[in-house]
Amino acid sequence: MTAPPSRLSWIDVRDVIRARILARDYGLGAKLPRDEDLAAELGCTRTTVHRAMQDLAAAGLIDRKRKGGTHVLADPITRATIDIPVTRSEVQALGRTYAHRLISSQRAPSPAPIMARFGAAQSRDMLHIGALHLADQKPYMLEDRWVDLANCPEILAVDFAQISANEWLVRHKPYTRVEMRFFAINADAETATQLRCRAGEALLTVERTTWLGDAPITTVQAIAAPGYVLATKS
Amino acid sequence: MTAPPSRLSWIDVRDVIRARILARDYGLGAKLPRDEDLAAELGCTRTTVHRAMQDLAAAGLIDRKRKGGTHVLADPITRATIDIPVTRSEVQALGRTYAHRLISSQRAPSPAPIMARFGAAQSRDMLHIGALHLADQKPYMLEDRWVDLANCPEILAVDFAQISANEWLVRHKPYTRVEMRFFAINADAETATQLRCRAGEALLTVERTTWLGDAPITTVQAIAAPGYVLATKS
DNA sequence: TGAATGAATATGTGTGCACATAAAATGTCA
DNA sequence: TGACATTTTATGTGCACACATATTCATTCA
Repeated sequence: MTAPPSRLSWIDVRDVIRARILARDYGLGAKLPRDEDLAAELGCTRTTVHRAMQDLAAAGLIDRKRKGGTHVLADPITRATIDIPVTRSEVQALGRTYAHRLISSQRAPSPAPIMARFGAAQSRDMLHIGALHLADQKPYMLEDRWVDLANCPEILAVDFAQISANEWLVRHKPYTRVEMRFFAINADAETATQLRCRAGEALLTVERTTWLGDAPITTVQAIAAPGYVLATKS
Repeated sequence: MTAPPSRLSWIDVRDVIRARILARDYGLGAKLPRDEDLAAELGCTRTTVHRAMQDLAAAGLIDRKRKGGTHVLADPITRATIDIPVTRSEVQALGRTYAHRLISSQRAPSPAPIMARFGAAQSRDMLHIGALHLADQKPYMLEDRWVDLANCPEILAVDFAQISANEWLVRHKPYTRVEMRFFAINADAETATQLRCRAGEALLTVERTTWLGDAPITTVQAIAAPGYVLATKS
C-alpha cells in the first residue's frame, strides 16, 4: 500500500480542486472559496493553494482577480499549446533529409496587406524572400517572407544558399511577440508548381508575424504541402 | 523620475534573463548559472529566480533538469497557445446570431479510423452525430462526432434540438486530456452541400479527441466554412 | 573492465511570514 | 442623487529556511 504523502503537494491540491470543478462541485461561473479557506480545509498553506490556482488559471479553467476572488470560467474553453520548430528540425525529426531552395529575394517597400499584419499603415523598406523547404527532395513547405530592413539590416549580408531565412532569423534575430494565424487555401497555379501538387488542392497555411518590442521584425506565410498536419503538444 | 523598485520582482528577473538569452549572452544550448548564483548576482532570493525560470521554461525558452541545471534550448521553438471556445460562444463573440442543426444521430460501433484517434484498436459502442453550426443563418462549421457510450451514456437522453452535442459535452462531460490536429481538406460533394460552398474548396479542419483519465469520451472532426481563420491568443 | 553503489548537487517543493496591489464595497460631501 | 475619497479584502509577491528528489559523477567491488 502506498501511504499518502504526509504533506500535500501543490499538485495534489490542484488535482483536488480540478476534480471538484470537473465534477461541477464548483459549477460553471461559481465562486471558489478564498485561498486561505481552501488551505485551512485541505491542511496546507496558502502558498501551496496559490500555486495550484496559478496552474489552473494557466490551463484556462479558472479566472482570478484581486479582491474579486476566484471563479470557474462561465463558459469553458479548450486550451492547447502548439510548438513550431525551425522547419529544418521539423523535417529531420521526421527522419527525412532536409534541404531548402531560395526562390527569390528582393528589396521592396512593403505593400499594405503586409503592413496590416503588423498593425501598421505606413510602408517600410523590406526584404521580400521566397523559399522552398524540402524533405527527401520533395517540396515540404513554401515560404513567402518579408523582413523589416530598418530593424534587421544584417539579413542583407546573409547567404541564403547556406542557411534559410527561417533558420537564420530564429537563430540570430530574437523576438518578443509573435502572432499566428492558421487557415486553408486552394493552391493557385504557381503554388501548385512549387509544391508539385494539383492546382486547387487544399493546403494548410500558417501566417506568422513577429515583433521585437514594438518594432516589426518579420512576417511569413508558410504554405504546407498536401497532407501536412499540425498537432498539439501532448 | 521613477525610482526603480527597491526589490526585484520575478518579472524583472525573468526579463533580465530573457534579454540575455535573446541577446545570446547565453547562447543556444548554453548552460545558465545556478539559480542561487543568479540570485546572488541580481540581489534577490532563489525563490524569485526560480519563479522567473519557471515562466521561461513554460514559454519554451529554457530547459531545466534537476542536477542537470538550466540550459537554453539548443534549437528554439515558437510556442503558441490556442483557445477554442464552445462554437456558440465563438459565433456570438463575432456579434453574429448562433444556431445549430442536427443532421444525424445514430448508435453504431466505432470504425477503426475513429478508434485510431483514441489510440485504441477494439471497436466500441458509440453515438455518431452529425451537426451543423450556423452564424447568421449561414453555415459556419460542420461537425462529425463520435461519443463513447460506455463512458458517457447520458448523451442518449439529450435533446439535440435544444443544445448541440458540442455544448452539452463541454458543459456536462469533463475531460482531462485533449489532443488536437489541424489540417486542410478539399470539400467533397456532401460537405460542400452542407457548408454551401463549392466542391473542392479548401477548408480548415480541426480534429479534437478527449479522454477522462484513460477512458475515451469523444472525438470530433470540425470542418470550418471557407474563410475561417484560427488565431493564437495574443 | 564494467556493473553496482553511493555521494554530491541543482532544481523542486512546503511552510510561515510580511507587505504590495487591485478592485470591490462603503462612506462622505456637495 | 451622484461624483469622489476611503476602507476593506482577496490575490500577488518577496524572503528565509528546510527538506525532497532526480540526476550526474565518482567510487567501489567483482
